[in-house]
Amino acid sequence: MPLTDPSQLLKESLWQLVAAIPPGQVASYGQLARLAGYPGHARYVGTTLNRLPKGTTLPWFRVLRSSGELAFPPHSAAWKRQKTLLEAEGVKFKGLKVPLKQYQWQA
DNA sequence: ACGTTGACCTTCG
DNA sequence: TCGAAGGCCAACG
Repeated sequence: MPLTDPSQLLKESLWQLVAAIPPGQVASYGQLARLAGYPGHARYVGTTLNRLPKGTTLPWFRVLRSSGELAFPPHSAAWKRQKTLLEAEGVKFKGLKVPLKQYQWQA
């Protein structure tokens, strides 16, 4: 099989970063893009996470928007799933948002 | 091949 | 404080 093609490499470094987010803390898409060395590519972080394998163990739910809101439409199934997982780790919500001051991950 | 889509961000009024 | 506008780019049809 072919050795690592570049886009595969980027995905993997992204996975490493997401896996490094400590429980009870959150990071934003743009933040991860920056840390991966690709500033301005926040959108690609989202599409990459969207294509994660179904049974993944990756803590994708610790990733949200820079505003503190979840990236899904409020009250959708996926939205509720993510909110539940976060609250299980002690992350509290302020209405629809998470107070980033309190929970944002500092690399 | 080419236009559209999408789990987004930042800047500017 | 809030919305519009521009930027980003791999994956899909």
